[in-house]
Amino acid sequence: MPWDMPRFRNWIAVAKVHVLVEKAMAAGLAPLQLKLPHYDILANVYRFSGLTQQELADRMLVGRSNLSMLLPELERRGLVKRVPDSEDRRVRRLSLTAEGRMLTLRALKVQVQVIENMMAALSAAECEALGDYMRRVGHHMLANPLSADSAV
Amino acid sequence: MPWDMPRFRNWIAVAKVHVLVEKAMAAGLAPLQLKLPHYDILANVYRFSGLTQQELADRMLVGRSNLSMLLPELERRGLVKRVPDSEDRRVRRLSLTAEGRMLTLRALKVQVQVIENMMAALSAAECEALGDYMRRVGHHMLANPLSADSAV
DNA sequence: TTGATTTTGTTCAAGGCTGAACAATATAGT
DNA sequence: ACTATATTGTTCAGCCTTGAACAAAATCAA
Repeated sequence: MPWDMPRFRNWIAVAKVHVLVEKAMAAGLAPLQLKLPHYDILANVYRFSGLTQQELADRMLVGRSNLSMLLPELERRGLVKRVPDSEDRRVRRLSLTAEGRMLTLRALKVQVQVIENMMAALSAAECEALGDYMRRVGHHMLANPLSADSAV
Repeated sequence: MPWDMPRFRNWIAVAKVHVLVEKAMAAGLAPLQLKLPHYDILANVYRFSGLTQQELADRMLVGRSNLSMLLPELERRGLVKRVPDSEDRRVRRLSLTAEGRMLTLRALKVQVQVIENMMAALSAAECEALGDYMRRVGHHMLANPLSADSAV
């Protein structure tokens, strides 16, 4: 059976850690009145100020309709600004307000803490190897998507 | 900034791969008229036939209310059976129908394919190391949850 | 210049997920 | 035997995510 196969089990281990990290993040962000998707937006906009909604959706690997639902809430809370582009009237460019930046820094501390707690189980070399493997896997998957007719 | 820190970036790489795998899985399961959560249920019930809804929720790391929403749909499709326990009248035990088992085997092939495609970027030793790291990290996180007052 | 195509963001409906509240049932303690 | 507490599964409201459809705007091709 698949779950007897090493590769399968190794991936299940990865998936389980991912769930644990998301739960830890959710718990850590709750005092800041932030949900994970909101934080994801804030962190990306902090880091790439001025990006468009489509660019943000690409980075977060979500649909742009999702952002059309989430962004107005962050805007209403005074954390994000959406400004029409000077050249392309379809486009809105995103940036954080001063309050948004402050909140993002606090939330980043939460994320760093969760990640540090997690990685405490690994040596520096192991952690680095993990990152190497995952980056390589990510590139491989983007370069070699499974075709739709090859599954079943 | 956090994204300049190796550990942070290494985790981001893991998170990104997780998203890519979920998207590949979703695409691969679509022809079977299955969503990821449904497949997750089927695979777990296939493997641990007779488990309770609470046990399934624990394994899947989701709330039992979620399963109360999802299971009736799988039952309605004739894939899952929910049988009252012989001793504890609160409990329902889950098993797959013959059709449910067949569909699960087909879906497992999809998952194996996605995982094989993914792991093709790694040597066998690297893949094994990845699993070791993640299992260790998982145990560490379960043993050392962040306290609620330590984040902010 | 014009028409076709693509891109961007919004709206919509559907569905998955959470956590609280609840009822029924089991277990624990006195 | 009785009361208190815990457990199991369901319902509910709220919210995140998807994909389709749409309008406005930009780009492309002839």
